[in-house]
Amino acid sequence: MKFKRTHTCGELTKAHTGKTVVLSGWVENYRDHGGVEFIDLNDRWGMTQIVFDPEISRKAHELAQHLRSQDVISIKGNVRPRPDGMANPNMATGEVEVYVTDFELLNKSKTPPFDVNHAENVNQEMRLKYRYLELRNPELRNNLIFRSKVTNSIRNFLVDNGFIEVETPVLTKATPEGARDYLVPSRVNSGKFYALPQSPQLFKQALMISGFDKYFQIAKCFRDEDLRADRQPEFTQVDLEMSFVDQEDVMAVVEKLFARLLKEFFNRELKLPLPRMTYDQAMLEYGKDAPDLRFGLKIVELSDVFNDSGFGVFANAVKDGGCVRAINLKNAASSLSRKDLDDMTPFVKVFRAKGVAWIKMNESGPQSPIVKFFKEGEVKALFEKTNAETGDVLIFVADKEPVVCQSLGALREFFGKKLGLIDENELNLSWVVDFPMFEKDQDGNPTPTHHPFTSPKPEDADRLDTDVFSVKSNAYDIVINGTEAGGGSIRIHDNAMQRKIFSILGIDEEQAKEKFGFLLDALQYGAPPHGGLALGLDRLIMLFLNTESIRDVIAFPKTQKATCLMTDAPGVVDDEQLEELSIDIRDNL
RNA sequence: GGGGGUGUGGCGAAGUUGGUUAUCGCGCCGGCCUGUCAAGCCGGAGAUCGCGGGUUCGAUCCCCGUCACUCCCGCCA
Repeated sequence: MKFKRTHTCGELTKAHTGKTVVLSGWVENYRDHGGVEFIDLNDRWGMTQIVFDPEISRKAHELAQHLRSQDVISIKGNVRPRPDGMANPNMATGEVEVYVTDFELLNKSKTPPFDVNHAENVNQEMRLKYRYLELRNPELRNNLIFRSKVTNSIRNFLVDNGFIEVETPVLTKATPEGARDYLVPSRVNSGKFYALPQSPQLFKQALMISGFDKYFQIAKCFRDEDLRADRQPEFTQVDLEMSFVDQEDVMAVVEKLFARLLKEFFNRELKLPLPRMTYDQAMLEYGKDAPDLRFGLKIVELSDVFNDSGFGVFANAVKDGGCVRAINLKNAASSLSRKDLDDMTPFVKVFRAKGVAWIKMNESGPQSPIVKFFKEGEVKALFEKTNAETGDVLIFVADKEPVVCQSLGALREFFGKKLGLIDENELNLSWVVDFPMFEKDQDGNPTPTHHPFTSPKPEDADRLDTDVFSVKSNAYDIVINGTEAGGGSIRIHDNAMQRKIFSILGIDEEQAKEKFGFLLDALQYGAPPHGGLALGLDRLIMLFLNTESIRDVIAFPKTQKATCLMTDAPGVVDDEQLEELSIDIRDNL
């Protein structure tokens, strides 16, 4: 290197006028006017326009003709204010430019496979294969810088509040509950496998029993499940746990953390305490356990109106143990066409709903394919309960309760967007509390809503023997803009209760001992009352930055099939390696 | 495991109700150009239309299969 960098590409202003500087970076774009050539020089700090003028340096100007996108160069030159009217208000450094006296080509680049600065429409295959190039894109780069700042702020907050950061193992043991594990074969224990952690849950409970009192970790977690736009196979949790606390204490700390983040990064005051809603209310009024409270369109329960309806579809749904619920799309009659309404049916088909009924409240009276079946009293009660007025559109789903919740929940969010009811700049935080301890799995057996270490509400505990599905837990989720940003619970710290929960889950003594033996043991050696919470850091950054994909906040994300196109992972391994691990591959194609 | 979308020069797109030179923009190469900022003008190169099979006189287009990317359902304690 001929020159040592003196400044970055993001910092020069008029105040630097007259200074001789050295900048290093990548050629982002060149504009060659024959007599004079402009180049946008890019580094992680920003972009600066540099000027090659033959009157300044004939040689540099001549050599610069060959510079192309993504060449790495180092330039020496003088900072000058741009001529009148030539400033670029869109650039942080737009008031100045650097007249190059000398430069060095540090590394010529091949023609890049795509335009680094405008890659947002390029196929993911390209972007992920050449991720190191795409990361030169300022927007993507700034996402990662923002993520770094948020992570740092979280860490500082927790340390300032007496939390201790402890690392827990990545090579750990497979658990029968929960997501599929990523397995790692053990060479020295042939035939045995480690699992990568789905979360540090049991380790942090162990740390509480050890007396660490307040623990946190920015932890990588791994779940071998199918991916979504907001789900990667490896992701990061801000994991924390506290001893001698109840639900209020944990929630208070997390609220304070968010107040700080919103102040620091958005200059917004978060009003505390955050609003709370029970799980039951969330499901009833919003159709999901993570309600988007940025807009209304609440779901209205109408089963009692229609339990003896003249409209057979509604009456039968209620008779079969399901329900009829509706949303009043206020003042939407004029903006929703017949096609919009008909399109709702395929929209809810994915949730196995049979269809969506609707009533358009026109000036001339209700327009609907179904209203003619209703008895007189039903219409009146319906309009009253939904507060239906001229100009509104009522939409109905009648089915089993989970189907109704999912369908109306999704329709609610769809129309919230379509009708422009959502302020995209809002960050709406709230808690959902009082989750049920158990949900029914496919066979109707209890499965934990949160996880099997969550404690029941003390006042409900006696129903564990008689009516498990009515028992509520000390679990809480923090919800931002309709997305679960994190969740936690007060854990079981009593051996007998933990064994009881295992038994309800169909885990017998022997299995419990094999899978969770150390926990059951540890609970007998002075386990303090404890609880905590984990935040999904990737999702949190997504919400803060309002990005559409989790890939936009991760440096090297995986594809939907969990492959890394840059490294080509996962890959085949040598027979020798497999031999060492005592592994034979079946159906090796 | 299931459903939807996409795949055409390096990148982004158009197109062909099946017809023989596959179009446009960017980029690339060459030339011109002293104030651009995704510069402009002129010229040029570059494509077995994802892959395999079928139907047909003829397939980029129709059919079947397959692969990749993507969105969703299931799944994600």
